[in-house]
Amino acid sequence: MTFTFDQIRCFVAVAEELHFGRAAEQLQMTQPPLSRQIQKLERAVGVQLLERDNRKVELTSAGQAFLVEARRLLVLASSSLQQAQRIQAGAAGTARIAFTAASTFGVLTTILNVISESYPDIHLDLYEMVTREQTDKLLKGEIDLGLARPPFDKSAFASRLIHREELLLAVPDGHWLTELDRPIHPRELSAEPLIMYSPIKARYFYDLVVRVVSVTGENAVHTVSQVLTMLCLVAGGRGIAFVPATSTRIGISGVQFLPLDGLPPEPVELHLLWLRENRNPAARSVIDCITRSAPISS
Amino acid sequence: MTFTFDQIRCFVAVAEELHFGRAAEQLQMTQPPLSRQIQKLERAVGVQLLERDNRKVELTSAGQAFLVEARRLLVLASSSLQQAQRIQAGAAGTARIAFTAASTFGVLTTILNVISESYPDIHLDLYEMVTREQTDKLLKGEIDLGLARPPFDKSAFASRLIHREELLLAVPDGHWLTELDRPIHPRELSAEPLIMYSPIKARYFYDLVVRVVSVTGENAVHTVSQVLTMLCLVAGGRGIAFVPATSTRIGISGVQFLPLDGLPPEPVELHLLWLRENRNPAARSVIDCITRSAPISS
DNA sequence: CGTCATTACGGAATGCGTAATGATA
DNA sequence: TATCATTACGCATTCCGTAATGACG
Repeated sequence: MTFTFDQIRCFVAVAEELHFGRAAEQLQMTQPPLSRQIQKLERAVGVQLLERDNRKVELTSAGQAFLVEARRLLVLASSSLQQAQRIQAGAAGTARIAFTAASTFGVLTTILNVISESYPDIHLDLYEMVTREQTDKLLKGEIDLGLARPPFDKSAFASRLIHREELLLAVPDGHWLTELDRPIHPRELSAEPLIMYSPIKARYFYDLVVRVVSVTGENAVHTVSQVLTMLCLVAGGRGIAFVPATSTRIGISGVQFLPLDGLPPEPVELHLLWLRENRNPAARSVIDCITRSAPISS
Repeated sequence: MTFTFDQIRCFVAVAEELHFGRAAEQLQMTQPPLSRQIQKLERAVGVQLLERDNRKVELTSAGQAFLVEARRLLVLASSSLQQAQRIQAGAAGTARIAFTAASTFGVLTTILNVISESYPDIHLDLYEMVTREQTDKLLKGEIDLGLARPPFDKSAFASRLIHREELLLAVPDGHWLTELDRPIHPRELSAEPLIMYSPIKARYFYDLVVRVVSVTGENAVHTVSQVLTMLCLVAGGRGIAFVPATSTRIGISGVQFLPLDGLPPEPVELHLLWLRENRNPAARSVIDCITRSAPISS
């Protein structure tokens, strides 16, 4: 046997007033149906909850305990309802966001700050994965948002450019280029040992670099995919490298960053990526929020 | 707007099966009413919980969160019901029991052990008060049970004799009575300094003692109400005293206990006391349980 | 006789099941 | 055409409110 929320509301009212008349008034109903609801509740629970005669109403022991649970049921019911509404409205919930690598840390933390300020009840699940992996998981619905670099299938995904920055040249301390005290043109680097990006795992940077400097088997001394690795190799004197401006934040000692000449301004782009048909309201809120505050200065 | 338990059960079933047909089967109903219940629930919550077309059913973000709460509501409802039943059956709940003083500790702990073994889900609230206070609070319904000594109003209370014990004579170490090596008759004590019970606060023991020995202003050197105080005074050589046998457990050094002669056997009675009209099932269980195991050897 | 919980009864609303509909692959 | 959620409709049940009843001080 089972009881209803109406019965519980009736019981709580009677238990609080200890008077059917006043309880009925509070519930905006008449005594008879209230009386019946209590009877039904008692039959459903199989327990006498209220000891009553024509003069007084009081709770039985079981009634006292049940009152506590009844109140709990009511607040849980109402909070469940509100939570669902907040989630649908995009004011609460969870969005799963992926980011490429350490190089996006600056933007990512900014995003986290902006979101937690505008939507304190939205929780962001973070996943680190490369662009290709992001697009896969987006299509499978395993994540809601991606922070990735071009190229990606513009027809399948909606996107927003949220950050762009300069490409810099990372050289070891004391390198002769540091003494020029002016922007370096890629032409001047043809003889320098270059630490290069993997065309597979870091295709974006790979493309960016080969567009401005001719890479051959001779000058490319290493091929890596992570900016952090790259900086370590530069610091170790293994060569020079093209890195995004935010890399200066990483703080590897023994490396200097030099401006470049003859490149398009701020060529390094970061996009927010999502599936157009994504129905996670929290994700929509995140998109709106980031769009409002874009471009994001890392 | 409000939803019902039926709607919640329907929602949980559909959310688990992600298929209206199978969910309906599991719920022992046909699809159409199930469909309607889900619609009503969504209207009540004001939120789309299930994304469905004619080919697939899946949870929305709000639906996922609501599912968790829905399950919680169901278990809370069923546990509330069970708890109420257990309380009415006397298998769980709280009974408020009063006891007189340190002299009843032995019986009290035995009772606590017996109860917690037979009824692990019954909680006993303990209150220390003298017999008179117990009868007052029993009448006011502020406690359920009393552990007290006669006299009390036998017409107002139901009672059960649960323990009786000898009265002993407490004397300081080295007292000449200890050398007799036989039961002492109260007649032999007429010249001894006697530590006496308060006729107000410890009326039971007072009556018991004056029934066997003549107490005058001369031999009664102190008047106290607690057995513990009495033992301390005896140990300090202030006099001798009549004490219940369980006092030997208290372990005050410097005191010896001697058997008495010419008294009725085990004259010290302890009764369990309750209001006949008490309706606390836990208290009834305690009464039954104690009755079954009485008399209680402390 | 007044108070207050309960039963009696008529009308409205709700919910089920069967049958029909509609949309999709 | 097959599948599966939804709407249409008839019938039983539930529930409210008004009126009557019954118990107690």
